[in-house]
Amino acid sequence: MSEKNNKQEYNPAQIEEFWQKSWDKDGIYNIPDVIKGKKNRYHLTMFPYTSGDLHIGHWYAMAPSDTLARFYRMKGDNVLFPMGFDAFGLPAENAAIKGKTHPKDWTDQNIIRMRKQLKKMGGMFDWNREVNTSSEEYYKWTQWWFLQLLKNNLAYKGKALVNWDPVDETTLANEQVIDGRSDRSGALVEQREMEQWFYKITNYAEELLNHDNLNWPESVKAMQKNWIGKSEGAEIKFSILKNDKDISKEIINVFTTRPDTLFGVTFMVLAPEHPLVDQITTSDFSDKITKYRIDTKLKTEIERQSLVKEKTGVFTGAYCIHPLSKNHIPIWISDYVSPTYGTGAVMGVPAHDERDFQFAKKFLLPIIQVVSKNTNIATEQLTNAFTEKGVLINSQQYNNLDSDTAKEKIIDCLENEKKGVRKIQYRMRDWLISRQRYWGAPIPIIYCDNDGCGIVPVPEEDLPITLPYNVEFLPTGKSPLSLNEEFVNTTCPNCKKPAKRETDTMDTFMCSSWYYMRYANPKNNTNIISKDAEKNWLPVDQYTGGAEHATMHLLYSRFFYKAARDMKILEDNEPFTNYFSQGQILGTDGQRMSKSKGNVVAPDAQINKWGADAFRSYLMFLGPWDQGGPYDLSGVVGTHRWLNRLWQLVLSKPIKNKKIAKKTDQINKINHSTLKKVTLDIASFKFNTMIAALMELTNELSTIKEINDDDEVAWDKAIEYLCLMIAPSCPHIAEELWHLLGKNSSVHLNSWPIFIDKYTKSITQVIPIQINGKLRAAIEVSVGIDESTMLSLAQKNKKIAGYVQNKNILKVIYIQDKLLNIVITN
RNA sequence: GCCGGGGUGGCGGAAUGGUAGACGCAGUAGGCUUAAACCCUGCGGAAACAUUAAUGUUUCGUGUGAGUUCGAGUCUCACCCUCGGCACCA
Repeated sequence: MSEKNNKQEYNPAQIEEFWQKSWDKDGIYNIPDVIKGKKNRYHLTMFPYTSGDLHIGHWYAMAPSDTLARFYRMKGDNVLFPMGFDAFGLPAENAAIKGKTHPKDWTDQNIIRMRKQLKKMGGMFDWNREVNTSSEEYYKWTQWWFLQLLKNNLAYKGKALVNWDPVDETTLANEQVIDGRSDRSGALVEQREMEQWFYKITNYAEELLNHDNLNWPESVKAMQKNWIGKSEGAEIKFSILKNDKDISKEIINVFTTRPDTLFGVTFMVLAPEHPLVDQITTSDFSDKITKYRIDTKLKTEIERQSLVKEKTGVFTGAYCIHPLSKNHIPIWISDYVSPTYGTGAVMGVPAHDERDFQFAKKFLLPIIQVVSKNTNIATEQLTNAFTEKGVLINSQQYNNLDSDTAKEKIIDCLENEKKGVRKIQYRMRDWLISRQRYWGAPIPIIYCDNDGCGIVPVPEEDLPITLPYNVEFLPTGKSPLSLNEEFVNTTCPNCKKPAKRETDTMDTFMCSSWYYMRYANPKNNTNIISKDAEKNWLPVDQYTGGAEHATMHLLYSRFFYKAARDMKILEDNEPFTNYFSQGQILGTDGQRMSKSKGNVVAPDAQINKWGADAFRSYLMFLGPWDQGGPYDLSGVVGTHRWLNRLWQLVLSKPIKNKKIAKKTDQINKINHSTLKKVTLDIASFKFNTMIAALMELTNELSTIKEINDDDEVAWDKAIEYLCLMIAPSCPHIAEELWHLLGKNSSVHLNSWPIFIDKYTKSITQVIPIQINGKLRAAIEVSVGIDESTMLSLAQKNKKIAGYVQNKNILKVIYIQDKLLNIVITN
């Protein structure tokens, strides 16, 4: 390309296609597992879902991460930067139903199209390591993971209230429910009691809260902490009173974070779904209770969670006994108590909890204040719940203690009397992985009716359980696989008698919880990952991707890694030691891009118009990467013009003129100070200022029309460095110009230049002079002059002299090479 | 309500407590063109005063209000707006 090209014109379409093919042919991005003398470094950007089209968000996520990976490669590391496809999932199935194709065909076609689009980006992806989560060789290992988790008691089948998406006809994990709606279909989620497969991610709740040694954004760490939702308190037992006198065997357990308010309990509230409700409700109240429970069931999660609505509830007719005061406490049910958090029951402390306060007001239940702001016993009626900590009152021997002390003493007492225990409660629940849909990895389980068999895991050597192609995959609420006799009917591995397969498939987040491991040895048939592959590449040194995965993919992956460690599959604790989350690229109107808003920017059209290099650099230039922001259709012309100017600059040398003054110092200065800034900026993800600095260098060099003969060395160096410096961000034009300069090897196989700090310094500089902190003048002086010289030079300045005249100088502040501030009387 | 970002020209944004607005877009004046442009060059925070004029001088200016400092976009406190996450979570 470089020889044939017309040297006048920058034609991105031509050179980009040429070099992409050439790189492919030479395999310059195929990364060996080991290069002697080089450190391995694993860079990864979240792989795309196979929707069929690379959208601008993918480019926004991948262009900077590619730039970063290329930079570290030039810095001398052996950098792995793989790519693959997250290919299982509901959208494939829904699209196939709509378009009358098969999910597999739909997905495979999309992969072909997306791979092509990804190559147009000019990324240094190592395509030899591509993974496709819907391929048999991949999902064999997804199923293998299930078996390992099962073997180690981290997977279990359990009956529970689960989230049901009535549109997609499948269950959802809690993480997939946003504001009571399915994150995919948007349908209002229903609660159904079903028997499903779960992973015990809660076993790792405490460890997942620990982000020490993880270089992650604070916001993402905070989101995970919020999601896990740790609360410390106690679980307290309230015995149920039977026939007014006898104490029944049944006990109500409640969780509270405020045991110090225990003496303020005036009622008990159970969730309507609480299993004890039937047993304790007295006959007088059973009609009302039954009706309330039916009403609750009919409510959507959103109605139920609404904060504005008035509290509702019904008395059960039953009472329980306060564990310390022995008072009789009425038991109510109300939908403000969630059946799935804590024990599904709360102790009502209206004086110190806003919700309980509202409930007590509504049903005229007593309100007893037991915590006060100060030691004076409050006599005033509370108008609101007092939710702060304070000093105990009305609490027998605990009076006058502060909340924290009282909390400890009360729990001690409860523990002694076996009426309660210290308890840590987490908001996070176990991960529900069963899906009643077709396009996913089948759960490798066989159900056998014979004695002693029951739930039988598929033996590892029988994996993969392949997904049959000929299946009626219309959603029916049951897995489509259950309609396929050939799939369902099998023999029990234990007793060899006829048995049936599990027909649910696995949540696709399972596929993405371990894909980063597979890139290290994608074709390994005997292990999930070999010891060597693990040593070579894991954990990921730099992960990048959107923060919308904070409580799903990123949390699940951490769980997988820790589980793998405990199952002796891997050795480390964390999959991603450094993680950076980019912001979201918005439509030109500053709104989230969506077809309905008509503000979607198609990347393909932008590349055709401007070329991948200009498009990549504009995406990096438009603002700080972690902030995202609107895409400006007229802004991208800026980076295109820049590359055009740069092209001209590199190919047209200034005129040599012996008579003019030497410019070597000037050229070295702009060259090396840019190199310094670019080096530091890329390493700290400041891609926008990196591009700005490169533009400045281009502009400054362009103003030099003539050089002295002696300047040629410095000039050539500057041009060479310029090509090297743009190589990570604009790989195609860099390569083309590099060859046009007469170099033979790829620019991407060259080393990143090292800046020489002394070149970045100048001999003179302009120092601002302030009077009383206000800028009054700026004078050029030599670097490093002392205070008295600076002051006398300043006083010679006409303007400064005018200010200082007839005034007392109170103070002089001189920061060498920065500024001079003269403080005078007014 | 709780947690975490962010408020700077017409717009995107830059700025280790030290010349606010780098770099770019749009705008505008000019050049090259038959004509244009995704070509080249110049000028762009606001106001007041002075000067025939280019210009000069001063004042104001980084969401609001206080404070620390010789000096604050930057630090401290209070508040407002906005984006994202969590939420009848006991």
